[in-house]
Order: sequence, then C-alpha cells, then structure tokens
Amino acid sequence: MTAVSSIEKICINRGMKMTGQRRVIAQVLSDSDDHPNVDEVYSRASGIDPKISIATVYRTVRLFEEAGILEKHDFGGGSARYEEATDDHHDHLINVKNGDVIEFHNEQIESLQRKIAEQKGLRLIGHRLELYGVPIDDDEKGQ
Amino acid sequence: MTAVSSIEKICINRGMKMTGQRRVIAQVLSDSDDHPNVDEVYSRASGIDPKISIATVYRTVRLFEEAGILEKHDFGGGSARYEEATDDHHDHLINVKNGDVIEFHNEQIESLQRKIAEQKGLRLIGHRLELYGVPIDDDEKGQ
DNA sequence: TTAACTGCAAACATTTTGCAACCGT
DNA sequence: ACGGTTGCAAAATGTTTGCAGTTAA
Repeated sequence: MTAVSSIEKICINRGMKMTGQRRVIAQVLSDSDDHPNVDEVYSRASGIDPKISIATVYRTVRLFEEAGILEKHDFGGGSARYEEATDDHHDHLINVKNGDVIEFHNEQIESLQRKIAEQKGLRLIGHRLELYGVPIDDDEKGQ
Repeated sequence: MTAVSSIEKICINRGMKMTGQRRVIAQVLSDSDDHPNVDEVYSRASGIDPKISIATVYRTVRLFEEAGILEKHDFGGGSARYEEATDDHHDHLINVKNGDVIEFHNEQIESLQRKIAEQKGLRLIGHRLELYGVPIDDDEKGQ
C-alpha cells in the first residue's frame, strides 16, 4: 500500500536500515523536481511525519549523498541544495534574460576538463559549469 | 613613502574614504597571489596592524566586492575566498585535498562554450567553470 | 564638524555532534 | 538483544549587525 519511492528502493538494495524517517525523506526527495535545501526537505517531510527532526534530515541527506544517491549543489545563497543523482550528467546554460535553464552535455568539454586536471597532477572528481547567455535575436537591436 | 597598493589606487579613484584599516586590507589583497578567505586576509592584515578587527575585514571585502574590485568565489570548504578582479579571464582547478587553487585558461573550452550557447540561440556573456580534483599520486594507494 | 567607519560582542544562519532513549532487524 | 538511529539541545562555523566611540575629509 505504502508506495515505495525510487530512492527507498536503492537504499533497500544496499541493505540500509530503513527507518520511518528515512522512508519519508526518501519519498520527499524522490517526489521533488526542484533542488530543495535541507529546510525545504524538512518542511515537506514534516507534512508527512510532523515529528521528524531537522538533525535527522541533515544526517540523512548526508548519508544519501555519501552513498551517491543524492547530488549536493552549492548554488550560493547560504544553504546546500539536493537533487536525486542520475547517471546522465548535465551542465546548465542560463538565459539571463528570462531565467530559463537549459541542460546540456558536451563530451568534448568533459574530456578537456579531465585532461586539464591531469596536466596539473590531479584526477578530476567533479566540476561545476554554468553558462550565462542572452538571446541572439535581442542582440541585433543594441547592447 | 607608504607604498600605495593597486587596490587602494582604485579606491581613491572612486572617491572612497580610505581609512588605515582599508589601506591595510587593500594592500594585503593586492599582495596576495592566492585566493585567501576572510580569516587569511584577517591574519595577514593583523601582521601589519594588530588591532584590525575581523568584522572590519568582512565589511571591507564585501565593500570591495560590491565595487567590483574583488571577485568572491565559493569553492566549498566552508568559507568564501577572494581575489583581485582582473580583465584577464581564467577558471579554477581546486585541489580538494588541500584547498590549493590552480588558475587555468583553455581557449578550446571557451570556444566550445560559445558554440553550445549559440546552438541554443544564446550569445554567451559569462560563465563559471570550476574543476575539483584529487592528487593522482594519492590515488595509487587505495581510494 | 559630521557622516562614515571601527571594534566589540551579541546575534544569525547553517550544519554538526554528544548523549540518552528508541527501534529495525 | 544489539547496534544503529533519532530527538534534543548545545556547540561549531562563518558571517552580519547594533551600538558607542573614533576618524577621514
């Protein structure tokens, strides 16, 4: 009856002890299309189980992140934000004129990044790439 | 007599009130080749004027950043890091093992970025690229 | 002179942690 | 039953701010 969220399935597969709190947090995160911060996860989870504590949310998202189930993003603005990890990696192209976010993936850039890191003696373990642009059409009339 | 730092010159040009503390902080930042955080700026400044307070450092780097004199970076690791803003663009490769920051510039990546934006109908006006890596040597003995 | 700046300490925001009680397996 | 997990409150960070005294212009 109780639907099992996609994240909970992963947890079960890995033999994690699934408490009621973890189930709720897993469901909240599976249901989220955005990139909630801990406070938002906490309040969504509280709607399902009002006696969850925020310390547990912190501990759980950290657990999930270390298990590779979540991705942690630092978009600035004070708090870390989370999204379910998927196997398709993408970067973001932001249209600063209207705030639209376009996801893209470019293997050539990815491999150049690895190469640059290697040249400096490092193995690439992550990156952050954000592009900011304005519509080319708007360009024709000035600026 | 007292050498005027490059950042102080900019401040003077803009008519900022230059106190002793601001002069010291401007000099510390002008002299820094790395990407110090506030704590590091504070301790370097304290070496020149031991009675500067860390609150003043926070206020001053924020002032400089809002004036476009400094660039503020969020490389993770808890605290914001600063560098003098220049017109020559570069990206950052962060050694997450020790916090070292290596600057790099790769025209191939730059041009790919422009191309990607164009393909989506945008003209690139800015970007943020940060690479995170660990020393390859450390890698050999486990992970 | 006086509006802006500084130092101090307290306030804040986010995240982590010690510990006793609790619960999944 | 046992060891991991939770809730709570306190601590740890990093940063901002209120206020009274100080200083650059």
